[in-house]
Amino acid sequence: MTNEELTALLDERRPKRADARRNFDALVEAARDAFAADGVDASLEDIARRAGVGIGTLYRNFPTRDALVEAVYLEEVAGVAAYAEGLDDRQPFEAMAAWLRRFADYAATKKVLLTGFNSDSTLLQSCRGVVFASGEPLLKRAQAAGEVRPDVAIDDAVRLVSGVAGVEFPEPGQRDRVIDVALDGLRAR
Amino acid sequence: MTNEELTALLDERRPKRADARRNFDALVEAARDAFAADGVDASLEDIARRAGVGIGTLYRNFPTRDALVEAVYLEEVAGVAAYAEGLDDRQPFEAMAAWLRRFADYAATKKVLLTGFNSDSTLLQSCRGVVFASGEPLLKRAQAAGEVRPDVAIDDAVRLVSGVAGVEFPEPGQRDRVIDVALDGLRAR
DNA sequence: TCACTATACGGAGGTAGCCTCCGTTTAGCA
DNA sequence: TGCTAAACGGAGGCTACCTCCGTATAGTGA
Repeated sequence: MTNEELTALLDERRPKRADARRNFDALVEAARDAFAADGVDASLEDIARRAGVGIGTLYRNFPTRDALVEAVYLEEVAGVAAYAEGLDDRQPFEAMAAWLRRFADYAATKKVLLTGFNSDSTLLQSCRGVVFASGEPLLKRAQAAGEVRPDVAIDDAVRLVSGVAGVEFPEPGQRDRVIDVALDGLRAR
Repeated sequence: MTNEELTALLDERRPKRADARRNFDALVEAARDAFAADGVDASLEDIARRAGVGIGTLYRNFPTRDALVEAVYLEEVAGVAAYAEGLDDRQPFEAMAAWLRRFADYAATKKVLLTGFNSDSTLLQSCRGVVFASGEPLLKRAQAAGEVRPDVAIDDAVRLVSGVAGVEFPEPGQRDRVIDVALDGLRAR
């Protein structure tokens, strides 16, 4: 599934009627802010309040918390996938490492990206597919060049990095250092 | 601070009166089970019910959720620290890796160990100190043997592994593989 | 322009968890 | 055995989750 197909999937869910559509969009925006500020456990009633709609409207559009997470997640995924383009001029290992670092930066703030990795939701599985599909060519290229060990899959690499991204560090420099150590583990010997 | 001093610290907190002491112990035990089963967000009212005491008693002994987490955490830390002993007969890198793997296994089930890494609580900071102090000799030995890169600290190594431990994997074999990749990143070139 | 109806709105209300407060109970001591 | 400091525990106020349904309105067709 491509990036475009994914955003089309979100579009499908947007209601037809103008007022409903306005509320839908306001909810997604409020949710994005709230998730970024308070994590995925942010209060849904608060999100509804910030969006200026009743709690009933939130639940009609997004029957579960996950449904709302999905909608926000979609936008973030698009950013990560897009970044994979235009890294071809770098050295194979560096291109892959740059993409993974970018993913980690993203994930460290937008924790939504991390929670999405273990959901049963078919939409989130598709998102994961898009993320993997965008990073896989970079991994394969680095493996073909003999710079990355041949026994890791893109799934391994992403989870490795996302794990470190999920840890809180006293100072940001340490996170970068530890991520570099992790990336070094991917190198071929 | 040593392991013994740490458990002494918990002992200090146990009430003097026999009935109070029984309740205290029952609460810690119930909390350990609940945290293992439901994560650190387990319901406190449920823990009180399982321990057979009123919610008021729980809050008198443990004014905050963190206070209860601390008490459970203490026991787990003792296990991890103890495991560092008796690894001296292995090769330097393998000894360190074994300890870190053990830590990861532990952390993957007892998620309490992970949440404790970023707490302001002085008790938890001491716990962290004990964990680090128990693993540090293993790291230093491996570095002295030239098997581990000299620019990582024990804090880096533990956080690296704990990050991966915190990720959920579809099948456990993948976690082990990814942890091995991470450990490989620690190797000297 | 108006009237009709499918669609959407939003909050009341039931459940559950958090935490505090305080009237009641009891362990340990003299 | 009687006294009291210490401990008990649940009622109650708060907030969040989620459902249900009476009310409002966007869009359409005459």
